[in-house]
Parts: sequence; structure tokens; C-alpha cells
Amino acid sequence: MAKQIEGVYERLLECAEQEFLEKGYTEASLRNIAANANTSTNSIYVRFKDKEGLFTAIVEPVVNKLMETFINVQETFHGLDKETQSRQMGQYTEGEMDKMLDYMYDNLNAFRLLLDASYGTRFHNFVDELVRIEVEYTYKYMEVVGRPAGVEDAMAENLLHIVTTSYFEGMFEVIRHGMGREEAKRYMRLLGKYHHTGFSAIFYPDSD
Amino acid sequence: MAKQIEGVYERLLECAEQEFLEKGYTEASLRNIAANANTSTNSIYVRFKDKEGLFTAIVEPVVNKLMETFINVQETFHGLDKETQSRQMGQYTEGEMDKMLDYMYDNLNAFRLLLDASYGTRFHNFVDELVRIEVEYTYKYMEVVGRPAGVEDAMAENLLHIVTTSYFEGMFEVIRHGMGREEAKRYMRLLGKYHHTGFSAIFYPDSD
Amino acid sequence: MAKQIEGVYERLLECAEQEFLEKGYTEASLRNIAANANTSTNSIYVRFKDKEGLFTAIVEPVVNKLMETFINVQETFHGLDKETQSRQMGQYTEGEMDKMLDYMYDNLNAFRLLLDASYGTRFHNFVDELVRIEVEYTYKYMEVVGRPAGVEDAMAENLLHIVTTSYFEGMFEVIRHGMGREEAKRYMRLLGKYHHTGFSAIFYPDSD
Amino acid sequence: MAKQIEGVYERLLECAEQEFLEKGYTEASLRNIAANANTSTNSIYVRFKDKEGLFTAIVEPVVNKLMETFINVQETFHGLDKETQSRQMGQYTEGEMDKMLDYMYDNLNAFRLLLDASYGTRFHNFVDELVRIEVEYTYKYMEVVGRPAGVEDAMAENLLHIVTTSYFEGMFEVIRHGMGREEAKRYMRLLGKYHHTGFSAIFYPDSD
DNA sequence: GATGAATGAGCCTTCATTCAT
DNA sequence: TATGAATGAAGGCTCATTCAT
Repeated sequence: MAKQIEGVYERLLECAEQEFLEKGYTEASLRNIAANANTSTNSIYVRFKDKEGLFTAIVEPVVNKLMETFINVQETFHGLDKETQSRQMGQYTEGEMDKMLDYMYDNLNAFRLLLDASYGTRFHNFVDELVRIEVEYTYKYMEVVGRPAGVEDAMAENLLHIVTTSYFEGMFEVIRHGMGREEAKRYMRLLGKYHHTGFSAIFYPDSD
Repeated sequence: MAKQIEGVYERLLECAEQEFLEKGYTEASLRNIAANANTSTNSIYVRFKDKEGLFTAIVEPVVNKLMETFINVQETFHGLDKETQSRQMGQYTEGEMDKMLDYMYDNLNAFRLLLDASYGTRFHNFVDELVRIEVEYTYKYMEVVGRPAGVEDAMAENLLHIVTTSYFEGMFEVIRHGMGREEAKRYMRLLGKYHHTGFSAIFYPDSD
Repeated sequence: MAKQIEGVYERLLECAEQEFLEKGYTEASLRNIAANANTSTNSIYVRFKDKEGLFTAIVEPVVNKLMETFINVQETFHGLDKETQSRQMGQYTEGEMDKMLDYMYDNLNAFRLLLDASYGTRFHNFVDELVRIEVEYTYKYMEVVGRPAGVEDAMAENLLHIVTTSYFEGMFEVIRHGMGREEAKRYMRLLGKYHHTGFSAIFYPDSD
Repeated sequence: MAKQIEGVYERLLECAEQEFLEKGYTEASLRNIAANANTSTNSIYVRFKDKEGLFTAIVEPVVNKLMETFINVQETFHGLDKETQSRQMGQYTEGEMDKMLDYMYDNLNAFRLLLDASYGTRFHNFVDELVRIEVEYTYKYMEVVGRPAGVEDAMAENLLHIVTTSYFEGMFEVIRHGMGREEAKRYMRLLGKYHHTGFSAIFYPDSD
């Protein structure tokens, strides 16, 4: 039995990850986690503030790093001159998207937790937060290339939010499907085209 | 004292709906539901098998009816001749979509339950089920109008599943946003265009 | 074994009273109470809101009744004409004090709880509340018989509060000492004299 | 980084004092204390026997010193000749009382602990102990000036205990009220008069 | 069928104290 | 001595479900 080579801390993180993935945050049981890690419940409280603190320890560094990267990508794009932005028409360059996908695949379980097991924690709105930022930068982009002509303003905001959510949810579906990393990148390329075409069609219908 | 004109059964359903909406299935408390309905917990077990039975009673008839309608719509479309199918290129007719939206708005809370409060019940996969059927009929459609040329077969299935999910999630976002019924229909028209354009762009890139 | 002739509710109240008396509110254990009452912890929650609800059930009716009586006594005294008030010089009549003592002896344990085991509950300030009211009426009394000449105003308020507290604490000491009822009444007569004399001496030193 | 110039021992004492004052003995947490003192829980057990040992370390020297002083005061008074004792009639001289008040104000927090946060420790009966001694010397005093005529013997003992308790509680109320030192002394002078008058009135009603 | 009690387990959290390094 | 982990128990509270009347 060559187990327990890792410390209690590591084992707790692992077992917590497992439990949270299986049952979601609220249904996960600290007793279970501790038992699986061969330690006592109290052991958790020595190392983490509380249940949410345990969840946070797994997920927070990953979130922070991703957010940072994500905003960098946005800022980089927004820094391009009008022609280039217009030519790319809001599509991420492949390199940038690949970078983000790589990061997600490097931290696959953390992202699964964020997507499907964070109800009840302060990370509940993770996807919404991404969407919010993306939409914000889309507005900046629209300032540069011209306001959309295809949709009346009143609907534009909601619609933008909805399709942006769709885009991200699509990306996360790719992750959830458990595809390999390179495969995922190919999918995201197609998905990017899909959404970009759709976006143009309803927001800039005359641009073609 | 002319109150409680509704029977216990109705009150239980109403209060359960409320509780499930507020807390989701697993977090909902039968105690609370019974208390709000001015009756005893056991009163629930007289009328429903158990917690899930109560949830089911609210949601199942609506699901069944929707599924039936949904499949009818699909069958109708599939029954059209090739030219017509091809011309519509996989888009729902407005009338059909409106019919489904109307049904959802007529049973708004039940759908909210299905979308956001069904984790832990056998309805957890409600959206997936819709997607599965939609994808199935999309394959039939592809048999009729010709296999897609834009995507290699190996990827097509996953991709189809993903974008179809996006489409439905978009529709449910509309519902979640709390829009009025007619407004929702306008959104769905745009959303239909969005997805149809994207769909054509990646599956039938040469058709334009 | 002719026990458990009383219902669970009564047994819970009794065992709770016992436990609270022995350990004080915060240290009392609901598990213990339930065990002693031969029932489950949950049984408490069926009948009472929570720990404080259990304490409240024992103590609240007694508090309410006493407060009511107490204020009646005060109002009655305050309704007397100036000469009578002046003659009695703020002393309770024996009948009134006896009435209150009787009530306390009729609910002896409840008062012990209030005095010595209510820390952590909303009854923590029970004595202070009595004092507050007594002081309030002492001020009214002073308006009638003339402002005190013995103490500068700045000190009077604090001093009044302090000696009034002493008076009540003395009364409760009598209760705590476990004296018989009639004995207690004799003590309170002497204690009344003690404080009345002291009160006159410092607040109305020239009145003699 | 010139912080933590005090040693661990001192910091522990300080933080313990704080915690005990805030929460009382039983509710205080050694974890908290250690954390606030920037050290480990075990660190407490190296220096003190246990929780009560920590409390004792703060409070015991102060108690001992006060008791000593207190008994000195009593002995001094008892050493006076009969006439002087009689003339003062059991009142502390101002100098003696001031000395005790000064000592309390020099160790204010320790006294607050004794008064309001010692439940659960062997100092719980601190006030009672003071009262016991005071009563003991009052008896000696009565031997000197003559047995009281106002109260039958059977009641005298209890009564003496009760009013003596009142006296000390009054003194501690002054402390609790957070008054300044000199102000407190003025209050104690009035309080002394109050109790002395009351005492005479019930124990020696004919002496005036 | 209605009521309210009982069951039995589980939840997260906190504690004082001790052990091993 | 300092550190941090482990121990072992208990805390209040809530749950879905069943039983007895």
C-alpha cells in the first residue's frame, strides 16, 4: 500500500475536488471528504476557513489567472487599429483563443467545478462575469467599427448578452464533452466562425 | 372565514412550485412547503409518493405536452418535400416557434423549474433531451438535403450537439430574462436567424 | 415505573428548566435536555423554534405577567395625591410588595432562570429593565414631592440607578437564598426600610 | 520590523484579558487568544496549565493583593478603641476606601474579569468572598459596640449578608459604569452614607 | 384523510487538549 | 520551546420519511 505519499493538505484538496464534482457544492459533505482523505473533519478547519474556503482554495487561483488572461486578450484586441479590428470583426485570433483553452485544459477539474458545481458559492456567477466583460468590450468594438444597424437599440443589449452567453456556454460544452485538447481547439475554431457569422448577420446585415 | 377555497392539493402544488423556484430541488424543504400550505408534512406523502413525486406532479404534464408538440413540429417539417425543406433550410417556421413559445409562457413557472431547479430529479436532463431530438431530426434533414460539406464527419456530431444546445439555451435565456411574450417572439426570430446563419456557414459553407 | 405520565412537552420544559438552572443558557445542551426527557433532540424543534425559543417558553409568560403587575403597582402609587405620596416617601405599600413576592414564589424557578441563567438570551437585561422602570417612576415621584437637594444633578442619575439596582439585587438575593415565602416578606420589609432610609439620607438630607 | 517587542507570555496575557472580557470565561476561545497573540494554541499550554490556569494568571495576583489590603483595612478598624469604632459606626474612613478604589482602578480590567467574566472558574465567588469577610468583621464590630436591637437574631445573619452584598455590588456598579477614578470616589462616599444610614436604621434603630 | 410526534441520520462548525517534530 | 497536526467529542440545527392516533 504505497499510498499517502502526499500530505493531508493535498489529499484534502483532491478528495474535495472529487466530492464537489460528484455532488455539487451544497450537496457535498465535509465528513465524506475528510473520510476519503483519511483524516478528521476538523482537519479541514485547520487548513481552510470553512466549506467555501475549501472550495475557494481549489478554484480561486485558476479563476484569477483566467480573468487576467482574458482581460489581456481583450485589451490587446482593443488596442489594434480600426482596420485590423474590422477585418477580424470581433473574432479572437486563433493564438489567443488557444492560449485560453490551453489554460482551461491545464486546470480542467477546476473549470468543471466552476461550471457545474459552484452553486452556493461566490463563484456562482463565473460565466456571467465572463459574459459581462466580453459584452463590455464588444461595445467598445462597436464604437470603433460603427454602431450595429441590424437591431434596434432596445433589443441589442439583451440580444448581445444572450448570444455571448451562448458562445461561452458552447465553449464550456466543448470542455464538458471531455474532448482532447487539440480537438477542442479545432472545435473552437468552427464555433468561432459559427458565432461570428451569426453575429454579423443580425447586427451588421448590410456589411456583406 | 371564506379562505382556503382551494383544496390542500392545489395549495401544496403552488407552495411547492414557489419553494422549488426559490431554492432549487435539493435545497427545497418539504417542511416549508407544508407549512406554507397550512398543512402537515405528512399531508404531502398522502398525495405524492415522495419529494420527487411532488416535483414530478408539477412538471411532468407540462413536459409531456411540450415534447409531444415539439415532435409534431419536427414531424411536420420532415414531412415536407425536399424543395420546401431545402428552402427553409432547417429553420422553424415562425408559426411553429410561436406555438412553442406560447406554450412555455402559458406554463412559465414549470419551465423555470425545469431549467433552473431540476437538479437532483430525473428531469435534470430536460434540455439535453430536447437537444437530442432536435439533433436527431437535423440528421434526417441532412439526409434529405445532402450531407454537410463543411465539417468532417467525426466532428459534425459533437458540433451539432453543441450548437443545438446553444440554440436552446439561448431560447431559455429569453425566458429567464423575464421578457414579455411578444417581445420574446421577436427575440427568437433574431436568434433563429443568428443560429441558422452560423449553421449554414459551418455545415454548408458553399451553399451561398 | 410509573413515569412519563406527563407528555413530552411537559417533560421537555421540566428538563430544560433543570439544565438551564444548572449550567446557564449558553452551556446548557439541547442533547442533554432531550436525553433526560427521554426523547430526541429533534423533538425540541417540533415544539419550539430553537434553543432560545425553549428558554423563552419557560420564562416569557412569567416575565410578562410580572412586568404588568409591576407597572400597575407603579401607576397606582403615582396616582395618589401629593400628601400620600409624600407620606409614604416612595416606599411600596406592604400589600403591593407582597403581591409581587408571591408571584415570584409562585414561579420560583422561572425567576431563578431570569436572574442567573439568562445570559445569551434576550432576557439578559431583565433586572436592568426593572430598574429602568423603577427609576423612571422615581423621577415622576420627585417631580411631585420636589427635586432632591442632597445630590448634585450630574450625580443623581447614576446614583439613582446604582442604588435602585442594589435594591432589586437585594430582593433577588432573598429569592436566591431559598427562604420561605413569609420569611421573605419580612426580609423585604426590612430591606425596604433600609433602602428608604438610605435614599432619604442622600437625596433629601434636610427632610428630617 | 520592530514589532512584537513584548514576549509571547505578555502578549498571551493581554489577548486573553481581551477575549475573556469580551466573551466571558466559558465562551472565550483559546484558539482566538493564541491567534491574536500571533502564536500557536499549544504555546498556551507551555506557559499555563490550562484554560483556567491562564485566567488565573491574570487575575490571581490582583485578587491576592486586594484581599490582603482588604483584611488589613478591616484589622486596622477592628484595632481601634470602642469609642472610635462606635463613632465611625462601621463606615470605612475615606482614606481606606480610596485606597481600595485606587487599587481597583490600577487593575481595572482584572476586576472587570472577576466581576463579569469569571463564571466557570474558581473565582466565580469572588464577591461572595469579599462579602463573607466583611460580614465576619461586622460581627466582630457588633461584639464591640453591642448586639443589634432592631432585628431578631435569626434574620440578622441573612440580612447582613444581603445588604453587604448590595453594598459591594453598588461599588462594582460604579466600576462598571466606567467612571473616572475621582468621580468614583465621590460616588462611593455617597454610597457609604446611603448604606450606613440604612444599616443603622434597621440594626440600631434606637441609637439616633 | 388529517395531525403531530417520532425516527434516525446527517449537516457545518467549534472546542480544549495532546502529540510529534 | 515553537509549530502545526491530530484527537475526540460536542455543539445547534435540519432533513425526508414513517408511525400512531
